[in-house]
Amino acid sequence: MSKLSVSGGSKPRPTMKHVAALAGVGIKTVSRVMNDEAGVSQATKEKVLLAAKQLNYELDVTAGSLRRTSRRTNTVGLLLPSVSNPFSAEIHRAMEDALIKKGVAVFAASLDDEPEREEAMVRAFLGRRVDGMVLTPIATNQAHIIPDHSRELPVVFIDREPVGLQADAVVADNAVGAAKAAKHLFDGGHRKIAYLGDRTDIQTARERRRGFNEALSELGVVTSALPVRENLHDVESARLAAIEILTSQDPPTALFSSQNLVTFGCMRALRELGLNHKVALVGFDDFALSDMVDPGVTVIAQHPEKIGALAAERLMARIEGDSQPPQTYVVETTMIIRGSGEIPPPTN
Amino acid sequence: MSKLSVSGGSKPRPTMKHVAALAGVGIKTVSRVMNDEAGVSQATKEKVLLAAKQLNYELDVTAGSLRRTSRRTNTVGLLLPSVSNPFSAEIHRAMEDALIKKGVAVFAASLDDEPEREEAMVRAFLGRRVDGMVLTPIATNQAHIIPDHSRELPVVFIDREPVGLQADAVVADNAVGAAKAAKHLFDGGHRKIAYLGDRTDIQTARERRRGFNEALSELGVVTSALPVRENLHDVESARLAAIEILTSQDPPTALFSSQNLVTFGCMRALRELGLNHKVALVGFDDFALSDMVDPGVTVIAQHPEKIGALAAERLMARIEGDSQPPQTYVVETTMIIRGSGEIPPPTN
DNA sequence: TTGAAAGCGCTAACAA
DNA sequence: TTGTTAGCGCTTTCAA
Repeated sequence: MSKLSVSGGSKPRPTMKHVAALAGVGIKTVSRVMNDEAGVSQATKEKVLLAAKQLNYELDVTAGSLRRTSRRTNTVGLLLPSVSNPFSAEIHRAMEDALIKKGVAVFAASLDDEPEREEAMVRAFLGRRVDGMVLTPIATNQAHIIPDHSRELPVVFIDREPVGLQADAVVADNAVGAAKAAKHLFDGGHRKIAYLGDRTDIQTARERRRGFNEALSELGVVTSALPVRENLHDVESARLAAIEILTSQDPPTALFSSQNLVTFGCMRALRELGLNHKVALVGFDDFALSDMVDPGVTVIAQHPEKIGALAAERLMARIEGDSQPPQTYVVETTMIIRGSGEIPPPTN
Repeated sequence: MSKLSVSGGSKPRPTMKHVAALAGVGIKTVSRVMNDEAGVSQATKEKVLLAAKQLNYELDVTAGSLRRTSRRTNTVGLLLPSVSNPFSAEIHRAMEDALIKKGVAVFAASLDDEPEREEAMVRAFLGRRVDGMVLTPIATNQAHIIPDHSRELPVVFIDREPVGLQADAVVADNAVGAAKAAKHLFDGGHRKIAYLGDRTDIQTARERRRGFNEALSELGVVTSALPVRENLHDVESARLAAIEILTSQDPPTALFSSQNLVTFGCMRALRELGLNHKVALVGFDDFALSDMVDPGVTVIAQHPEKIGALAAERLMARIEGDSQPPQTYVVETTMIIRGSGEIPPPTN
């Protein structure tokens, strides 16, 4: 069995009472020692520590938080589009690295862009008494997902800014990054650049589109004449959209894709049509092996490790009492040149 | 502030007492309703539900588990090499999907192959009273990481089998998969096949090596004469090892890499040396864009989504009292042919 | 420096 | 069907 001990033979899990009895001290003394409180003599402390070790005692964090004034459980919740999305996974990892030092554990959950799931998971976290939450908002308005009585609960939003709620947020410079991409393609001689974007109800996607449009407008391009396909949310829909655009009359000489999966779809479409060395491509979001495909894909890289670390830092500050006005922190993007974005337009 | 309400204005978080008072019933009745226990009249139930909704009441799972006989917290722990590794992330995702239906939350943590961290995280989970754990073992012996008194705690191991502990495990057919790869290369005409492997203290890595060797021996290849490089744990070390092997006198005509990152290193080495269309490559583990590189990479695919789902199922069965003897469940691997594994040896 | 008693939010046991 | 009391493991308060 996975339960190792044979029936009946197992000792109950030790409590402070057991440790206190073995050490010959009061229970409160054990509590002081286990929580590193001052006011315990060295000798007593050692006795208690020894007893605890002998019994293999483990402090019950949740029971303690019940009576503790601060109610802290040293646990935080993390809500992501999907834990298996590489971008999200990097953020998760960065938060973990930042929080483990403080003895804080991270609960992560996937939302799959389902607003009901968002609310349900927030409730699940609240019911487990997390000290705070980091979340990627999905619902168009976040005011209702945090119950009134939990408004004291520190929350930091990532990737997208919250709506209907004042709170810290850590986001990438989406508009700026998209503008960089647009300008890069323009500077390379492209005038007809297609935009392939994610769902328009996602703020991030809208920002990227705005940055793209504004940059080209400023450069004198009539953006209303450019091919635009939005609401692409996976590889396949992006691939089909790209094929349609590329096989239309008067096709674009370059593509800009606003997101990882959309970039993958564009790459597949270009490859299928034999255009991967003829039509330029710049994607938002870096990805593994982006330099190993043919040609290497020029991207606007976000820095999930920075976003995660900053979110963790802000969340801990809030949990520890920081009460400055909420702020949005912007993490810069970087353009990485690899070849696909430097393909010139045809010269005829 | 992220704490929305202005100083002092916020109501305390409601408890069962508040709900009971508002509904005009006893606290135990509220408990019954919130836990869907039988024995409450429809009318009373509705009153309570209404009051709970008005107060935005959320059951405190952790406080409840304190007194509950089963002590369940509806929370499980998941220990992975790294939450940001795509293989791990898929497992995490699959477990989440399987458990969310049962109202069970998943805590995930990264271990980074540090045995001390493994033990620390197990303790962190125990201290938060998880109902069970799924873990990828790192330490060479797991007997000590689960304290005696917690032997009742259901544990399911994934990816690697435990040592010094009897427990359920869910693993890939590592030896069989590696054997498939070896035979595939042999059938393609290769006789000198290099093996590039992960750390030999990882059981999985040893199994793959064993399968590889046994398959070739059976086919009459003198495996002791083959180039072998082990203890490769990241892209860079694998790349250097591959370069060394490929530039040696009498280099191999094919490579087998035992893991994702090692495969990436091999791909880079082959590309750098201009050998990507000349030397065959089969990798263990599938990865994104494996078909978009040149040539597409033939792999032995594991199925993390199956491993995660099965681990979740076994863990829940144990938590719910299943006490059959512990068992190791093997999830089959699949060979996916994409080109790199089908390059023939030079014909001179 | 130490410990006894009360109580955190909840469920078990039992009584009404 | 409903409510009362005790107590889960811990921290707080306060007295010794």
